[in-house]
Amino acid sequence: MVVDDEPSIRDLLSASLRFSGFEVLTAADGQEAVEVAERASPDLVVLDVMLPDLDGFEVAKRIGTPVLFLTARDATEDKIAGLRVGDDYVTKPFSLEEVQARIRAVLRRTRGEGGPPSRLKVADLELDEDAREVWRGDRQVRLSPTEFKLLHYFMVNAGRVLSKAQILDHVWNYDFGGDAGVVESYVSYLRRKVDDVEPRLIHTLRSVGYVLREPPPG
Amino acid sequence: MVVDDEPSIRDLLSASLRFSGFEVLTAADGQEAVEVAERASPDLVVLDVMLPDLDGFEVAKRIGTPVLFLTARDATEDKIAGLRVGDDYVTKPFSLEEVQARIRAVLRRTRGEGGPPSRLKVADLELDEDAREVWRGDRQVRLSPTEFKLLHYFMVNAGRVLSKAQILDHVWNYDFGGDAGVVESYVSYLRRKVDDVEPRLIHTLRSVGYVLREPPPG
DNA sequence: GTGAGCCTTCAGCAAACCCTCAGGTGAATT
DNA sequence: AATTCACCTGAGGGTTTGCTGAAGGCTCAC
Repeated sequence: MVVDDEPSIRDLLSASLRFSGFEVLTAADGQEAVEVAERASPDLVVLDVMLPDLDGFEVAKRIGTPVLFLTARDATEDKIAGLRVGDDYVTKPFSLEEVQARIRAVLRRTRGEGGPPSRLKVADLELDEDAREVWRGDRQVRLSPTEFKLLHYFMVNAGRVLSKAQILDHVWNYDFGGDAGVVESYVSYLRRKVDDVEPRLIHTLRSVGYVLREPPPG
Repeated sequence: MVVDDEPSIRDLLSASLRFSGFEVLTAADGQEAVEVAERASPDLVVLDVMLPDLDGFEVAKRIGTPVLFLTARDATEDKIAGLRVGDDYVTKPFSLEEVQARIRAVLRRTRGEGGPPSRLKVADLELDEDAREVWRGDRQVRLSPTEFKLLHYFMVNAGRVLSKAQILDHVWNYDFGGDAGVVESYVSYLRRKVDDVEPRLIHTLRSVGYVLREPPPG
């Protein structure tokens, strides 16, 4: 369930999550959130801390499910001390990659350890979401946060062609005002760090986008 | 079983303990505590001394299981003289680390010596929970209480990435109002005391958190 | 009371990171 | 072949993040 009073945020999140295969309910304020949660008992709630009526933490207390909080970046740290074990938070403005990663992490912790392995693999390129480790062959590679998010997005969508606009929408914060040039820069960084050996995995499709995939033999 | 009349404390403790793999029952007052204990006979009771109806010690007398008392910091010492052999106590406000450590200690004493060894080890770094001793290689290291709790939390979660907020929630008292800067300070202290030789075990993941682990070959 | 150890805050510094820009390269088009 | 366009990448500046030394206040033992 997604709870936020700004319709744009609500739509952004629910559309993104539905596309990824989640079933999504929404609520615009604390009152509605509590009602919907009682009726439908969702597995997880994405919850804005600043709501028009109730405080986000108050809502969290009333509904029994795990919560991913959305907070302003300048919120004092001690506010976040209201987190219960198992909950997590993301600061606004966020990127969709960020939110989905946190959601999956919370669900994995909640549903016992029986979740899917948090390890993505394409050819000899491996990425461990929990440990935040990346390997190319038998050498470990250090990535900055943005590099990591970008590679993660590539690997989740391995084999699919991704436009620069698409990448911008998912990997960068939703309020990022710059142009797609930054994507080119980061693809360049990634190539140097993880794609400097054969077989090349990141391919450019001129005036279309990029795709991460193992090249066919031949 | 967790017994406290404040729902926030009850939730904090029960969620934290469930997350660590315990089965948890709760009660909000002495009456309920005695009833639940008779029905379910828990292995241990975490019991607030100040309850609305019965005195905590009275409850302890009626139920036959070991008890970890929660007391106010300014409780007079003679109150605590009411402890039976095998019981223990923690003062409010506590840290989750503190409570879990005491719980495990009580259970270990209760269930005979057949418990798991109270010695954590990562590479050549060793920590003895009972003796409160820490060794790096063959030299012993003296740690302050907070340093010890922090290192203990790191070692219990070795290999797992821990955010500063997470560390704050577990190692510091639940009412701590400060910001995450104090975590940086203590990590710095720990590094100087126990991580000043190769291989480095405490690693910074910029804008993500810290992780204690043996670095991979490569 | 006094001192030692401990906890926390803070500020200055250093490193890492993010983004922009511009020149260069190569592919597609005319 | 010349032109155009998309893309690549090195360089650089501004910002963020983290580390650490220093200092103040607190508690506790003596």
